[in-house]
Amino acid sequence: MKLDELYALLRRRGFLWPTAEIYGGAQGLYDYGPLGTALKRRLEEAWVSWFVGRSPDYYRIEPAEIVPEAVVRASGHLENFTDPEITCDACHATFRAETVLEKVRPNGIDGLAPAQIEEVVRSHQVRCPSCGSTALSVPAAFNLMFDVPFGVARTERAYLLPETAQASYLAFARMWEVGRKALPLGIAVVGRVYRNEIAPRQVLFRLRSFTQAELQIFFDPEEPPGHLGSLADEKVPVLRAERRERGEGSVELVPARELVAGGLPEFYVDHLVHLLRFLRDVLRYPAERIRFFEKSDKERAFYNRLQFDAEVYTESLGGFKEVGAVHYRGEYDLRRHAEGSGKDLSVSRGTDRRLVPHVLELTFGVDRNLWTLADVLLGRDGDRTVFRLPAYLAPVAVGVFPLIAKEHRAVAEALTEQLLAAGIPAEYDEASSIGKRYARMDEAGTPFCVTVDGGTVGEGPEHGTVTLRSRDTKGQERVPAAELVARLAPALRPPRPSGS
RNA sequence: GCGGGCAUAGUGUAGUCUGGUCAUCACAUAGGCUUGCCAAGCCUAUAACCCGGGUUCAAAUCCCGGUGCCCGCACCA
Repeated sequence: MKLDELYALLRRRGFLWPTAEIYGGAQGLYDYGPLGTALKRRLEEAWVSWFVGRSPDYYRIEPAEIVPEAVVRASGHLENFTDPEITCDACHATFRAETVLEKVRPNGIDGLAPAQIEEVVRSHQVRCPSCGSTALSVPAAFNLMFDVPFGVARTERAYLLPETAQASYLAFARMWEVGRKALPLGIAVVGRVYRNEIAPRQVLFRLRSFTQAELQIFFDPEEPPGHLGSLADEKVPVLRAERRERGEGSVELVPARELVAGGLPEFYVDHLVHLLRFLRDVLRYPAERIRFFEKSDKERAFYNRLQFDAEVYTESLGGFKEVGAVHYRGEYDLRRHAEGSGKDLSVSRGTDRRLVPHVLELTFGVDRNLWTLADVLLGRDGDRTVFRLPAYLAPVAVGVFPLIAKEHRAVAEALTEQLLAAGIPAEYDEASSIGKRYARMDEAGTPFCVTVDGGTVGEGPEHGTVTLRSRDTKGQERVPAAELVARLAPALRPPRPSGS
């Protein structure tokens, strides 16, 4: 579907709508309605189950959404707010761009975009003032944080959290104790973050307040987490940076073992495959719509040693869009916060080693994936509109209908109560024709519909049975009502990782 | 942030150029009759000119400002 059509459908059905809609809306802010809220919760649960559930040493925390200025100063978010920086990829030193470029641009660099500053650096063969290397890069200028006057007198400066990852870095020291000093240590956050985006657009794809699900895995590079094992033959759809630079833009399906043989660390490939399986097998994006886009040295943030963005092809947004990523961030973040806080964030390993743990970051945009799921799984099938969500993601698991309202209402309502009591999200509907009720449920993504009819309430052989209708096949079968819970429950649990 | 386009019931729309009936039609939603397993039919009802100012006897229509959405550029730390 086109963007406008998909958005109208999601609005009409109460998945989401603009914040402060009656006042004309607010750029980059959307509210989730009943169906959207439920879908988002299930998406988050599925992510937690798949990623945090992978190891007993992975923990989920819930941080505050406001951080003191010192935090964003140490993380590098604040400095970039005002002055573009130049960083040296060789010695990791950081300088103000204006200072480094003083000689070649005596008039300053005001108004230049980071990419243009980088062009100046390259064309003048500028060298690192510290080590003399020409491997300089210019991180994009950051000006997107919401600042918050803090304290009763409003004299302290604080910021709305711009990325959940920072909260995990802040929690590392405490979690090192809580997790009883084990590496790898995983710290996951599913939470709201805030960025004052210059041009919010495309509904859920660039928001000013959105939800990230991120898992930071702190590990000892000598004992990295993850072994391919049985997943070594899994074919990964990759778009390698090197091939792109040669002008070959097509996706290759490369077995995981070959990516390792080609030089990528095994633990990194392991997590790429794990993410691939989540997108393909848990969220059910068609395999051909998924690709991993490798960012080159120049494209990725300087602190990332490796970066593959997970992208999914969307029709409404006209191409592959980033929905998640795997970043190997090295020790950059803990080192910065150790410097900023004055706390030693290195840990001891064995009897005579200390190290600052490295970080593997798995990121997942919850809102973006909600949109992408709708884009990919919500569509027309003949004259009906069907949202083919996996059952465990569906906002409503079962629609319960009386075939004839006044005759079957009581039994159908009682059945709805039984399902709800068993923890199955059920919704009763007696309005309009049976076909229209099925259609409404198809649109909402409800995988199952149960209809109470004359057979159910009669004394014949069908007594106590109902029809169970499948959203995807439209097929029906008669099932004893008493068996519904046992029948449906397994399909409603999100998959957990296995076999890796 | 710059440039372009757009804004009419819940949804999609007609009307705007050329100001002048009660703002068109379909679907939707609610109630009733009928039917009784895939958006059926009939009757009734609900419901809109994005916001603010201006011009005019009269503004959905013309002008100004704002807000929002889409597209391109830039940005995406």
